[in-house]
Amino acid sequence: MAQERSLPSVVERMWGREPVTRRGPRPRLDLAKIAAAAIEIADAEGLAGVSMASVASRVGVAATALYRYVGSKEDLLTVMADSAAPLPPEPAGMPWRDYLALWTRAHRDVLLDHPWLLSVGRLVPPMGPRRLLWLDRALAALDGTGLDDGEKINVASALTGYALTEAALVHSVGGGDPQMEEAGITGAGDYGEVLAGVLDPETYPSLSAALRSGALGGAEGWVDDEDFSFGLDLLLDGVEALIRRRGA
Amino acid sequence: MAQERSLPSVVERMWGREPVTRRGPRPRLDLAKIAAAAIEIADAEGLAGVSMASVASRVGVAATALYRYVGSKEDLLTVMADSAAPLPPEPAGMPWRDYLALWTRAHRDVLLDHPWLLSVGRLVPPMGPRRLLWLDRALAALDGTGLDDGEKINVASALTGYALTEAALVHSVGGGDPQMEEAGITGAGDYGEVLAGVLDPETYPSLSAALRSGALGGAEGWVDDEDFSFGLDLLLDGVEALIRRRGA
DNA sequence: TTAAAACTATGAACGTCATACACAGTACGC
DNA sequence: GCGTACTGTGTATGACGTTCATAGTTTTAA
Repeated sequence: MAQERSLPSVVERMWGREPVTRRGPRPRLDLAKIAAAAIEIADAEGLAGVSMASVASRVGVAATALYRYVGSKEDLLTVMADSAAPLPPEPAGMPWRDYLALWTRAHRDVLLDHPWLLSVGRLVPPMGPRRLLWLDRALAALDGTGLDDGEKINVASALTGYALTEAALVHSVGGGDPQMEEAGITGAGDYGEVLAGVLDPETYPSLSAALRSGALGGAEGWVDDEDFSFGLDLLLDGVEALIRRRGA
Repeated sequence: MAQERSLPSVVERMWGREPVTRRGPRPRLDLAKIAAAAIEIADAEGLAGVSMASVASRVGVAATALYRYVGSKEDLLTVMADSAAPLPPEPAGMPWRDYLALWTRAHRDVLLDHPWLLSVGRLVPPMGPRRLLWLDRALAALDGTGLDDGEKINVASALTGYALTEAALVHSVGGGDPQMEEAGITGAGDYGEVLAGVLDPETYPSLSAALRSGALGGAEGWVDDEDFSFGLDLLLDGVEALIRRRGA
């Protein structure tokens, strides 16, 4: 009864719960090798290039051999989503605000390094060792602030969401998105320009005004670093206000 | 040269730029009908149930007929992602903070009503008429606050990200996620319990502590409404501080 | 030492799917 | 009415995920 609930079986493997019996031929692979190969392909060709066959051939086995390690392609994506994350930045005694800023930026950068992560659903909730390590570090940074654990988790959650949206924005509008490139949109400026051509100012009054004012129009568009910091500070200001309220 | 950049061609159609020639048989379909059918299927069976064949049969044509309206299945998903959004809530003269809270909540609810949206990449940047209407309303709510257009957009962006993460969390951990259900995880409590069983407290000190304290453990887990409001207020507090700084 | 048992990788086969293409039918413009 | 342009159909194809029986390999037990 306590054992009724468990981790999804692939996830168990990610935590080192590999099968115990040591009989028969030694496995030539392990999850890590498979994930690494899949990630390399995804980085190079996008998620579309990741097929059971392509991954298998990269690690030098037949396609069907992978099913000894993952139950399905969905499983493979789950594993990829966790192992694509590098180690989180080191706290090194920073104040919580500095660290969380660094953390969120690094989080976004991971997503930009592996844009296909944006199309893989399995990002929240984190279940694998890597992403949970990230979560742990964010919580640790908030130790001693007077926030309770639930609040800390909520803060981390909000920051994660922010990193995700910003990354998606930068990626699609900043180049690399196939559908956007088909249309010749290679920057926030293009995006705003194109949009301005379609929008009816009557039904979209505020948005049209924003476009006219060039808020998405120049080199400093929706997507540059200043804007990222801006939104991030927004969030951190909120956190800071909360901490003050808690009277740390 | 001004025309070199355009909207992705399906998106053009979403904006009513249907072809002009009126010769040959009258089309029996239009994008809206196709999208509606696809969305019904996705709501009922998930994204996996959406195939060109299944959508086509639901609208009563052969599979290949759809290619008169969308260039590819990717295109179909793009259309779905926009037309699944209902009209945004009406401002009705609310203060900006009340409206944005309502807006963000409604945003999250859309994602919970159509969980498959979480797996469709094409959410940001918004390109279709529906999602841009949502954006417009958020910007409108911030009129008169002294924020400039770029700042307004950043605020909307952060709120969108928050809605997205929260929805993903509620959905996967709160039921409906196939991989989670396979493992018997049907609530935040289960999630925390299962996690606690795998985590090594040495490498995940803060997270383990949070789990022990039951921050994800009870009926009031990661995912309930109180937590949503909490994170939302965090963000809105940040916005409010900014507005004060701007001296509205 | 040998035989059974447990496990691994393989190759062929199947069903599903997205998509391309040639064709047949239909409405409008002259 | 005739050509033209467009719509929907049927067939075909190639890629892909996945299943299964099989052959090969290592360990355990006799």
